[in-house]
Amino acid sequence: MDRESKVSMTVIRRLPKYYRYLGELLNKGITRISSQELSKLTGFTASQIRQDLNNFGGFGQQGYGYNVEDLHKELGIILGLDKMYNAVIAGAGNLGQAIANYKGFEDAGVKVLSLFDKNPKMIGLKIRDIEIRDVDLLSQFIKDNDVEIGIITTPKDNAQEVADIYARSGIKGIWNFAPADLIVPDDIVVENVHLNESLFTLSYFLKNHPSFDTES
Amino acid sequence: MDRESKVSMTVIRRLPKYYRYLGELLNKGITRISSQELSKLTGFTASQIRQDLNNFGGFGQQGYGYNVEDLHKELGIILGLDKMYNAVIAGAGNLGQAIANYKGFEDAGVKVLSLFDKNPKMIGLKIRDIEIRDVDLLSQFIKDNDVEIGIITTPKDNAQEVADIYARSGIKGIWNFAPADLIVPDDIVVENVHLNESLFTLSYFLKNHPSFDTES
DNA sequence: TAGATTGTTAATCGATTAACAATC
DNA sequence: TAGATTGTTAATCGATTAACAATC
Repeated sequence: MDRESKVSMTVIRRLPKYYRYLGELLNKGITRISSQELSKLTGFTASQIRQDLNNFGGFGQQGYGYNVEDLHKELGIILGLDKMYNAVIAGAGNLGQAIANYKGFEDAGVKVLSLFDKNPKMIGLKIRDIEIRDVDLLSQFIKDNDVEIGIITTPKDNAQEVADIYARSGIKGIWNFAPADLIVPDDIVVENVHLNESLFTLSYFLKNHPSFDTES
Repeated sequence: MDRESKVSMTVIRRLPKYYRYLGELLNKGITRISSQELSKLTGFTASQIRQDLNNFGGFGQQGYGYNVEDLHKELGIILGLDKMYNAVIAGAGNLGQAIANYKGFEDAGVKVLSLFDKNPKMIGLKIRDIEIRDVDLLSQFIKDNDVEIGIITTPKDNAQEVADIYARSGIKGIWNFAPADLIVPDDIVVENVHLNESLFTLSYFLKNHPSFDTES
């Protein structure tokens, strides 16, 4: 049997934005919304929104629109926010510590169990209540604690090395903040946050100052 | 006269990757490269690479390929990395501090002059040699110091407020890390780093584990 | 010169927008 | 019922890939 009809990457990257705005509407106590109203909020066209959502099912109702609470919940399930994931962070420098403190993990059902570093001065320290351990213990820790997400906040030159450890230890997904393109087996998902590329893009638009926004 | 023939966003977002690999080749002492070899490195097709580069000029030579050093330099100029920009950071929490320490600023010619926060406990502290000042001084500081880039690492609820201050004070570009879509005048460039959207996307692919990579 | 590889045009593919019948 | 708005098909647009003449 075929893998569920593949949804394109461009569609998937719009889902979190729908989810965010639906959450805000929910907080405001708004119960229903049309694709046209959602279009005004998100900046995507109403047609696009209806197309996007219909990749996953008919969540709306003719003449009515979408129920905010239901759609929010459905999108949460689609995005996998109903599942719990254990995570570790390799690289306990500034960025690693900031990520360890990142509040967004709660919304995503991700729990950071430990940081890892190779600097002896850092080992044993705690970020909030998350301990920094020796990177030599990383592989065993992953196996012992059902860790599925590996975060990389090391310098660029150590990123591939860490990715290899992650791959060998059974990690399923990597959230990579190092400015490198990791080589990993096909069954491991890599999500990159390339700050350098983002900053360079900003620089480009500053130099070539346009009259339009870069959007996300 | 018309603004220089508009290059699409998708092309522009590939430029930093070209730039990065060319920098690496340069470090290795490699002097020439063909679109085909660059294709192997970047994962983009050779055809796409030639198309992309030709938006900005004919940098190559038939039968030879591209001169690594020249192309690297040209892309640096296109990306505006030859210019210097002053920047400030609003929000001196973990993320703000991590960003203040971010090494990538050097490559982009960006200098962070100060952090700003409204927490009295933080004001006066220094991150490396960068002082944290009261956010009440933000607007005047921008005007006094030719600040062109405003970085936002505040909580979501303060982001728009900071963006408004930036807009009023003459900021040209905003690097936004808050999970919000900012409303700013047309002549201000906004580059978003939405960590929540990135994490949700990773979550999606973990749940719907595919056999392909998310790439950047 | 012969071989290689660009720059560029044409063909294909995919994503967005428009339109409207179905239906709540 | 009449009005609104979806779900979905068709039309358009833009981006990617293929092809090849130009030329180093």
